[in-house]
Amino acid sequence: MRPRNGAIDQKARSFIEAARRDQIVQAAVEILSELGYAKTSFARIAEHAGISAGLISYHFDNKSDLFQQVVADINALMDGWLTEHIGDADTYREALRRLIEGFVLFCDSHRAHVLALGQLLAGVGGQENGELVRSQREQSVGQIEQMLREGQEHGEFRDFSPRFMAVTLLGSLEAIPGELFARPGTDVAAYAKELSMTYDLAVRRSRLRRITRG
Amino acid sequence: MRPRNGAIDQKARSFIEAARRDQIVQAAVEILSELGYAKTSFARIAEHAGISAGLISYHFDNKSDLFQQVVADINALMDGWLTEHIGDADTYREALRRLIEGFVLFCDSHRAHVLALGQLLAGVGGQENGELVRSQREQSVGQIEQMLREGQEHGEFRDFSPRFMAVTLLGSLEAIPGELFARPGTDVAAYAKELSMTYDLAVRRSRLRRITRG
DNA sequence: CCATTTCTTGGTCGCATGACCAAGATTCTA
DNA sequence: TAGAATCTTGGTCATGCGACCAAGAAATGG
Repeated sequence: MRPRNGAIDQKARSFIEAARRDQIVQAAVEILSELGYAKTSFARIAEHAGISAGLISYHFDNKSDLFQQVVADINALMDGWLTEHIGDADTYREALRRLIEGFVLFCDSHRAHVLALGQLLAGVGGQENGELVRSQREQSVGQIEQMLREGQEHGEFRDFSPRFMAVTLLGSLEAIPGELFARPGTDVAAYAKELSMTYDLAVRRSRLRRITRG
Repeated sequence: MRPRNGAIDQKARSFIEAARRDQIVQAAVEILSELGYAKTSFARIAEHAGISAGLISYHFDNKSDLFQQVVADINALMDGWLTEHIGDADTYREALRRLIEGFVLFCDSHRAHVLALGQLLAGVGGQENGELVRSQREQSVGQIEQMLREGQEHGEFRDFSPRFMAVTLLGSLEAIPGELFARPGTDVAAYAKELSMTYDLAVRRSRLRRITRG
């Protein structure tokens, strides 16, 4: 008998099932980050986890189902990390600073996860299940966009398209895993400071030339 | 007999050979941009080009050889476009502005090419031939880094790590193809203006608080 | 105009993959 | 502990892949 793996997990999973799923997802993360999307297969994931390949098919409907779970797990992990890091910032400038620095630190301490996520986001281009993955990305853009818009409404940020700035910032953030992989010795704290400083300069309302007519 | 496809093309290619190679590369670009890296195969490229699949194997040593040619062609195209666009800028600020706006316009008028390039850069993670592809990226980072460093030496830019800023800017640039794909109706000219303005604010030497001690 | 080189096709080969299945091992429950 | 539900294995299957090859078509040039 097959367990109910569908999108709607109406029933609680057994202890063993939950543990196995976590183990498989974790192995998938490591294989994805080490070998890339193209070379990631059930056989390799199973070998790395020390289990049979068929077991993955038992716990997940198909490859797409597994990858969606991987994305969901990593996103949840990152969301928790960032929420905790942003905390109760007094200003939007401060919240943005903490968001950026928190993300850099997350990349540093979860290198395999962010590399795997990047592989999945890039590797599913055009596929039908890519829709769900892409919607996760849209959600990230939307959250940043919302923060920027509120910051503008509170007069902390200058006038720019929040959507544009969110996409631009997210691009800078997504470049970080690759850079840390290419140059493992990078001074992460300094990188975080530089990045938050850079975007602070880019979005803050200038104190000079408050030129408004009328 | 097989043509000499190796990395060193010591001999000139025949007219037919050059035309075929261009046709195959162009078809590969379109398939990559439409279906993504994972679903791109010789069979699909050949079908899209209206030729036999074996013909690709005749003109290219293997898949890796073909993809390297695709990357080289797109890079050459982009290099030419950007060089022309930057032209003879008087200042580094102006050169950076033209680089950014030129890139946005390039993405707009070569959507398939930039999407294909993104698929190749992301899709070869961990592979051995990925080395050559990644070195192309390192070259892009290096060129931007060099421009930023010179701008600093001329006193036009504030103090930051050129390497860091190059990676950050390149990330923002690489986010553009995906955004144009996700929102085809984007006002490209406005996007270009916003992006160049944003990075101008981020890198220029502040006229306020010229705080230097001594 | 014929001989040689270049170009192209269609087919075959071995390989890796994801999905599936039957049967056995393990765990749970009453 | 006995029966039932769950978990796991190892195997088979069809599919799609890149590479390769033999043979013929087309272009080339002396």
